[in-house]
Amino acid sequence: MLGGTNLPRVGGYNQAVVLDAIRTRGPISRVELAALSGLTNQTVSNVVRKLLDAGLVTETGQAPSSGGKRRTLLAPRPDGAYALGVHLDPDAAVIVLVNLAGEVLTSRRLRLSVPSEPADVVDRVARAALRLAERSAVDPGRLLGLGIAAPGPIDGSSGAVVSPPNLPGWDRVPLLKMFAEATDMPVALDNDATAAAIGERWIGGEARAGSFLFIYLGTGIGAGIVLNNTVLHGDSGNAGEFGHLAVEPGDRVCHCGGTGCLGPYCSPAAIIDDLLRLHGRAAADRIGLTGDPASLHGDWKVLRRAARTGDEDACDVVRSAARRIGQAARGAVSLLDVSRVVLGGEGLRGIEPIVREEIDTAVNSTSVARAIRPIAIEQSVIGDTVGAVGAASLVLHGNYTPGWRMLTDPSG
Amino acid sequence: MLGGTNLPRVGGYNQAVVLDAIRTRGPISRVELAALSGLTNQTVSNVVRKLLDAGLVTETGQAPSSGGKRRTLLAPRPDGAYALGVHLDPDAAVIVLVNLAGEVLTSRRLRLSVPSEPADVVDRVARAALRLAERSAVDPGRLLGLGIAAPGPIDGSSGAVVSPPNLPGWDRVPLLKMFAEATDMPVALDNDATAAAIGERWIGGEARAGSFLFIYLGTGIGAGIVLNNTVLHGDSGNAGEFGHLAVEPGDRVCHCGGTGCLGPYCSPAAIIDDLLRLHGRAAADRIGLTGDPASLHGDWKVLRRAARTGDEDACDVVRSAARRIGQAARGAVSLLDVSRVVLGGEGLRGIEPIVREEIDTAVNSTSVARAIRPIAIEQSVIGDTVGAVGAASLVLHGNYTPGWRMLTDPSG
DNA sequence: TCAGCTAAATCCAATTGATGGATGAAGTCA
DNA sequence: TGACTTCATCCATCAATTGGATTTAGCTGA
Repeated sequence: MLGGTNLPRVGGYNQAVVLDAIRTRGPISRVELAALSGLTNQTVSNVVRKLLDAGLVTETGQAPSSGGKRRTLLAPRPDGAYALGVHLDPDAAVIVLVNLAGEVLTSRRLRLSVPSEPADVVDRVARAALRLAERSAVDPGRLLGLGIAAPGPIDGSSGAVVSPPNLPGWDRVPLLKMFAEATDMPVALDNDATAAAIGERWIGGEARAGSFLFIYLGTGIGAGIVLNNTVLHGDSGNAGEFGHLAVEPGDRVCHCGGTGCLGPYCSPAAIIDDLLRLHGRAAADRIGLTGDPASLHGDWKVLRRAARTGDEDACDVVRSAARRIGQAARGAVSLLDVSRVVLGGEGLRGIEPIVREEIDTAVNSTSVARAIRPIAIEQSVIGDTVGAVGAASLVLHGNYTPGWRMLTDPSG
Repeated sequence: MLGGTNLPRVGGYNQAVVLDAIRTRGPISRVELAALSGLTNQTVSNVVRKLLDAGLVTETGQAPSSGGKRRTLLAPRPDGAYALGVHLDPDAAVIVLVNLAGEVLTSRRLRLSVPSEPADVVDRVARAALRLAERSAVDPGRLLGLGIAAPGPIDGSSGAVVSPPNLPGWDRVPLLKMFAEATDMPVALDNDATAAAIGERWIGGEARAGSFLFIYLGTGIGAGIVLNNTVLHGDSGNAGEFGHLAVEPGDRVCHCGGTGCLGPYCSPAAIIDDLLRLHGRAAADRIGLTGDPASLHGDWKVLRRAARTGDEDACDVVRSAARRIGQAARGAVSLLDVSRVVLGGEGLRGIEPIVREEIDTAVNSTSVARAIRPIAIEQSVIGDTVGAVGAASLVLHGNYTPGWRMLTDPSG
């Protein structure tokens, strides 16, 4: 049920609106903020004073006069707030410390052994994160919390990961609670693709305002959906399951049991398999693939590099996977009517041009929306660390975004 | 850019929240409203008084005591507000007059000749609508406006229909403006599927609270998306394009140019064609199909009736179309993470069981969400007139729903 | 150089709507 | 009949926005 509102909440909301506008529209004056938000000059003045007092924005110089008193420009203060972000992946955890401007201050990569024990992983990661914050000497009072981006399905209500296909043995692990206890900080948890989308929205400024579909290529494929500046979480907290969109069916059975799913055609393992099947052992040897499932991560890296340097066979298998991704993207775009698709994730490194091109072709040559305006296909503005930065953004976003309540441990 | 808020708006918002709660939760007491909305008893009391004064709700009896004073129950007052709704279709326009409770007071069906002249159609429909309102003797001051549900793409910013595939010659017709001038009332315009979804949300009460996907079978196929009690319009006002989701590809080229689209496999014309192709002229004769494209509407009706009465060939072609719809629905459901799919539209009459069954199979046997909870597949609570009632709901919804601005003619 | 003008930002009184605590109203139960 | 509950409202207070007046700061032209 939709909740009612009261005055303090209105105040907080308007503060969030103004801060968001200052963050995304760069240095901006009070009058412009008033015009943008529809609030009175007076109100903007009041709100800005509070933000100044809170240390979240600063006055940075003045704009040239337009006939009268010059406007004083306001900009976000990077050291106004900080957040820690963790991206959990089967073989490594990436931890970052991010400031209000979205800049990564320090980062650390923790190799994880597969399979790994949840309690052990949480313990190691939490300690590493706390150490990172300590050494960076940020004001502890301005460290807002820890965000976690986890692969696979999440139970939104309990804050647990639900048997992610890539983390064997992690069934119903209450990550939210575990990290809250280990760090004694507010903790936010989300699906990696959704976290990445929030990160783009938070860091991307005007280029990521409004609505977009974020396609995330990590160990699997997923999507984050931002509609009208708000992330879609879905009834069970799992919106954006991209791997189960229907595409041209083949013989492969998805782990969900279906045969028409996108998922089994564009995972690293599947693409490597394609190469071996279609182009033979010789091609694999030339490229340098071991073909050993245990060294999947390395093989995938090698294959991507081969594709980037133009190896025909590598390009071929990547392209046919990308074509299917394009089909799915076309459907998603026309269903959601977004005019922007953003690509990201470390699994994309090296093959962006191919994937971008295929999605562009699929989306812009046939979609109905094309008649109205072309759909932009762009790369993440954050880059390789979207997952971790996105996780940190969960916290910042949760604290400073209008109309958004953080998915956090009630006890914390 | 996200707008700021002010006190009058808060007041309006809370009034809308409370009215919405009274509408959806049937007869309900003030205390329950307070608990539901998170507002104070005091505030609810104030808000309710305003709603009573405005004539939008009434006190209807009292609940049995639970140990103290009995709660007085509040219910929406059907005669509190009215709206006209028009569903434009290639061969007919359905006009309804709806009250605040969502009851259809009067309705009228206007046969349209194909092809038809936009100006002429608007003129006839507008006059019929006005006459309907006049004869029903509703208080003109409580008639809030006219809603239009039009097939095919809409240009949200200009309020025009953009070359709907089923209305030849209707390219960029500014329906919003034309109807506003013809009726001198506030006018709202939306895609038929989206309008139908809003209608379900408005009429359906608790059964349609939260999020759902509405699959609309009219002359074509479309979907309306409701997420967290809010309709998704999309960047260009065309969210829910369901016909361009990818499914098992065949040889048919969609009017968008693609080959993997759902659309060309589940239109009435396509299904009739299937029957002729797969089961021959003999089957068509047995069922009673003319096969003449000019009598498409009639043929489609006949075919549906045959399917309902169990004709094997008819069931076969309907089922294979339904199977594809199921594939698309599965993708949409996992992407949006909704836990309810609603079916409606007059093109569904007679074949609901088959379509329902196929979607159920596709969605609930393979979706990931299934692991968490089954997805409900239900029929429209409104029935055949969803289109028109939905159109009327556009107006009611626009006036009385929290956080929603009506897509209306700025001049009106 | 100074008065006149313009635009930005702030001060002040008024208004609106929610809140918490106290009070009245209506019933139940022993 | 009296004690207790629950519902609903009254009253003073508080928080936030608004509109108009005022101050601050820079531009312009005689």
